[in-house]
Amino acid sequence: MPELPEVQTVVSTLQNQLNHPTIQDIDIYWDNIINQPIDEFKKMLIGETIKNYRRKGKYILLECEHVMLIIHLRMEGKFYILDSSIPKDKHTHVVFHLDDGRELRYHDVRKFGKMRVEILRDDSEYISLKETGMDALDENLNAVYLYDAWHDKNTPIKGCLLDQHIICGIGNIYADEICFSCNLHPCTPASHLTIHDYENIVYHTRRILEGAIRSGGTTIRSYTSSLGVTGLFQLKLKVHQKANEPCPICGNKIMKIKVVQRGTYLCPQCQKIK
DNA sequence: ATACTCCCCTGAGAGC
DNA sequence: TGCTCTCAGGGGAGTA
Repeated sequence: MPELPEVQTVVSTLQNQLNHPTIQDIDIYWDNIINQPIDEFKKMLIGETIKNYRRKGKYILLECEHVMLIIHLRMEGKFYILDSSIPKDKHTHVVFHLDDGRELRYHDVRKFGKMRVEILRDDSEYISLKETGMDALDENLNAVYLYDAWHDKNTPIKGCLLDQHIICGIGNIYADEICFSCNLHPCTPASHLTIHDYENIVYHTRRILEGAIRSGGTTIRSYTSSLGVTGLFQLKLKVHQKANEPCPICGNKIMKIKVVQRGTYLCPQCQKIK
């Protein structure tokens, strides 16, 4: 499941492999992937040249001359760049025909991904990004910002980390890793945290996400990044998906529970509820 | 405002 | 072998 580091890996890969292609035509095989009328999507995008590649949170932003193509991979979305002679498989739902003869293919087994094209404008004005807070790697992210947003909330801290409205880019895997590194039980109400805890969250969020980007992201379950590239950060995960294995700090068994409806891994010894 | 539940989807894995 | 059932999950929508 792509989170911020995996999305960054995809963006970097697309940038390196595609350069600045013009989109000549688009085939859509599953309409629900497109988050607007199909005709509008095609009309706005065909003929545009991709100028710049970046992301905000888990959203991919492909900046063209007049429009921005905004994509969310959700659970299993991925891109492939292939020659048009290679047969399309059954999970390919959108094909962008490029002027260099290659195709950018959007592949998504679960069909949860979404994409939308919007007129180029300030990031804060895109409908697709309306609900997103500060990027988790934004240099302006600090403990005071999180404290202001969360200190009066009784929501479990893991729920806060997953909520994209205040800080965006963190998903289920990294939320577990961040809680572990901060010695916080994922169920701890945000209101019980000290400013020191919030400083820890900022520090470890940055450390873990940047480390994951350096490893090319995490490959877990069915998620692999585009072009068959496989991330290696799963080798560095401390608790996520490690139920019944020993905690790397204290040796006690890691347990799996459910927090805000999400499978959650923690060390009950190292992460006590406050 | 906050907290649920459901929905979108498919494949993997368990149980029989 | 093959069937049915359950589960996984990001985020939006709808409801209490």
